Amino acid sequence: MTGSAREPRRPLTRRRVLEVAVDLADRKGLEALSMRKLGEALEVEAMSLYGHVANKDDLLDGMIDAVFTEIDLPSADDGWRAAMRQRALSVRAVLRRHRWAIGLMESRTYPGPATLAHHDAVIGALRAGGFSVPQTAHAFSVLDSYIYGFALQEKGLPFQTADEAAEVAQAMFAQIPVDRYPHFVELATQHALQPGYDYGEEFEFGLDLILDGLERLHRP
Amino acid sequence: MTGSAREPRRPLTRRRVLEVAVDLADRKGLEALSMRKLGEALEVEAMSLYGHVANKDDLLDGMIDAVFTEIDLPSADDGWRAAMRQRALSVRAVLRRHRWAIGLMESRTYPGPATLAHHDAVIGALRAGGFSVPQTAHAFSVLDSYIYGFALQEKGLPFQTADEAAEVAQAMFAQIPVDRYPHFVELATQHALQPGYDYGEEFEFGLDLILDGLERLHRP
DNA sequence: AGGCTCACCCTTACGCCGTAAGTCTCATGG
DNA sequence: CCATGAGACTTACGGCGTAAGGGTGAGCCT
Repeated sequence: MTGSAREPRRPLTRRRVLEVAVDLADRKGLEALSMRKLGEALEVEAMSLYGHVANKDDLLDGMIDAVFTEIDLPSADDGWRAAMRQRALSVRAVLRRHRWAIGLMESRTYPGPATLAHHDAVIGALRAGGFSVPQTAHAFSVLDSYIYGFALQEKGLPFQTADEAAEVAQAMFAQIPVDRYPHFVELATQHALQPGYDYGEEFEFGLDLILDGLERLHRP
Repeated sequence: MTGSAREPRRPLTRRRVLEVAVDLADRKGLEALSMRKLGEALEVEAMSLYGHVANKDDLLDGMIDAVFTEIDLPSADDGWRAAMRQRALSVRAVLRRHRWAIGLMESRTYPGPATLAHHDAVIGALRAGGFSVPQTAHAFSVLDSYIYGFALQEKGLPFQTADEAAEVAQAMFAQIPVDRYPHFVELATQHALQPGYDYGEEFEFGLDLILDGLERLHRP
């Protein structure tokens, strides 16, 4: 009964556990990621996972660091501005692929190696671009706040496509006293709900506004 | 045994449930807020709460809206820039009081009345300041992304005071290969860990940078 | 006064969760 | 050939959100 011709079952490793966990979160959402479900996905009992992660928090920390691995490291070769722009777009692309990640960064506080390497490369590109240490701190703070904040906003939207947006808006307008929020309604109907509008495109506007500001700070 | 001279026990209302829930989350953290614990704090069984909130998600939605109630609504009387600056500071102050809230905005998608009123006032102040509808959308997006992103960053810090920061830094440097992250270490030791440094002060730098950018967009 | 209704609150129970503690299995090396 | 040890499995505990149903007392109608 035991040693029959089962498929040999690849051995569990921390790496494989993290990979499957990320995939599961991508497909089913973070709230569907329990130790038992993850075990099931790996064809293993939940408790076996504890040989490779200390506990669920450790699992989540590992997942975040795995996500950071996917972000392109900025290089200062084409100047700080190009480097910052490219890495901002890369962060955003990655956070779009892994929508659950932004919600986790809130609570996971101790950075893993990929996270540290990322931060180091960003700071390095700014320093190489001629930013002083305090200026670098400023720049790093605005940029990261903006990038993560935008991802947070985008995640909060109850829709992804324009069609969904229209549906949701209709449902909302049906429920709320429309004339109490005239400006909100104006913005929604005259702009956000127009065909072709995509909130995602706001990202680059804000990004360039901030980069312009940093440019002025840097070379006034 | 039943009808003895108990203190009369104020009746449960949705309002009171939300108040106590917010207070509990403030004091013990969001993960300590369960229906049972909340019931205990209200001297009531958990199931009794369901007369006043539909389920836990509804409770969380209500808590978020309660938080928005505390934010000062911007008025356009002193110009859009002053209005945006003051409301940004107010949002930040409120999110500092209720650190759990920022982590919730990620997933709560349907805005309550206070949230809508807030958004409406912000949009109204920008429109009154002369921003076109698309410009208003841009401005709203950058500002909110930045404000919430900054709060997220701040929440992610594993320390609050400078002393704690030094402790945490020491613990971290002891664990990681310091020479692999030279720029990160430089920024930390030469700047962030200096006495008197407070990450919170970075907020206004970024805020003013963005407001400057919006001013240029608006009156080029 | 007696009985009805209805609003609240309570009790019980179910299936899920993270994980502590202990057990089984089997490839390996002496 | 057996001892060892790693790695997976089993069992169990307390806590979670909440479905279903039971009590109880205030207010109203006859």
